[in-house]
Amino acid sequence: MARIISNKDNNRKEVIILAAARLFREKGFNATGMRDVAGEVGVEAASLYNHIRSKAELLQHICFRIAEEFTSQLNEVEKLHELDSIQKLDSIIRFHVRMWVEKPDEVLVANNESKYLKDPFYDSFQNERRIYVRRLETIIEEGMQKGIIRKIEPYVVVLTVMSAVRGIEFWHRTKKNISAIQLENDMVMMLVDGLRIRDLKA
Amino acid sequence: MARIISNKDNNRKEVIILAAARLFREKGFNATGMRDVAGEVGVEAASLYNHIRSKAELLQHICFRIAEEFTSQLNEVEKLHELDSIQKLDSIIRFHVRMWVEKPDEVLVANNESKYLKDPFYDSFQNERRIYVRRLETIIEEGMQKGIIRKIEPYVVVLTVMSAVRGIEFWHRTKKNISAIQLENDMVMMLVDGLRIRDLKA
DNA sequence: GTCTATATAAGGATAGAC
DNA sequence: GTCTATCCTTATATAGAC
Repeated sequence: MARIISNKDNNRKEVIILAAARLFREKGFNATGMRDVAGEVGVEAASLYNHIRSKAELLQHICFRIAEEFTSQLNEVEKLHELDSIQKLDSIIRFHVRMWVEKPDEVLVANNESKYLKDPFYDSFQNERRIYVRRLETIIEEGMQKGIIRKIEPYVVVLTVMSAVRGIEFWHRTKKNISAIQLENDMVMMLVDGLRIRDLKA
Repeated sequence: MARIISNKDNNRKEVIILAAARLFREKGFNATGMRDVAGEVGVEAASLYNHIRSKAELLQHICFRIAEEFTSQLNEVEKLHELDSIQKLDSIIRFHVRMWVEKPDEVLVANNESKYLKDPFYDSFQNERRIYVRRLETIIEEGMQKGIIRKIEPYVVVLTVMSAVRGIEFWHRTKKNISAIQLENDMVMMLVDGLRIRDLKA
């Protein structure tokens, strides 16, 4: 008989995870104390342990949930056989940009703090990342074979794309007069157009 | 009368700073203990304090030395009036790539761990970065005015370029069969060619 | 300049009352 | 489920002998 988990339980845990994400992003995993997290939630540190097992578990939740979102989206894009490689890459870059724009805390923690994941989790996370990179490389390779992407090392393309969007971290901080849409379009333009094989005319 | 500082003194301090950079990169600033640094150098933790004042001072040295290298190089590039904006940007990207390739420990610490700089130093470092970004933006703006760079938000270009090269962190870890030269050329190709105004023929 | 020993502080996690 | 009190470990930094 499956236990019915109350909404209250889940909400409480969710609130804690998001508070942790915010603080881990701001101060880093190691510099964030459970007392900090508790303060953000509005309870004492000891009370957190009724909802989560440890500080390490908070980091695990943040990292693997984000990883799952990226993987799911890639699954969807790969199914769209009507798109060519450039269009797929376009779509993937836009998804990355949106994730960085909409969930900066969690995405940044998954990028910068995942190295503090404990024993089996760190390897597992790194492995998921490696597989994700491989799948993106495959899309680039297909584009090269079909003659719509210029000769370039696929691994370098993937690294460049995945890192370039990390710049959005700074866009968030400087409340510049640049909209999320413009940010997305300019980044895609820059990253995708450098890959196209040049038309011989027009 | 100026005190003559022996080579031995300087070497010792330099060894400590580089050991710290390696560990700060690998484990992060907060997760690295002075015992770790001492172990790397081959002494006891207490002995470090004959050469440096504090752990915080180690981080300051690493961050500001790297900042200085980037600023100096930009000074040089700005003096080269025979280069157009694209050529200047090309040269700057290549410098960034080389810094990431040749001094990954220090550059990565300056990027990822500088947030742990203490009171006046954090603001000072952030300010140097802001000025650096502004100067790069100016180069992009000039290129747009002269009609060799397409219409795009200069700030987005600078963010993208400065973040894209951070991918080299992963290139270092995966001992891939990609040379530093190819990495550099492919990154420049991708990042610069997305900015050019398209030729009407060939 | 390097060592051993230690002061002092902070952080993760638990015990047990309510 | 939340609180107060506290255990235990770890970490930066200092004191003082050699």
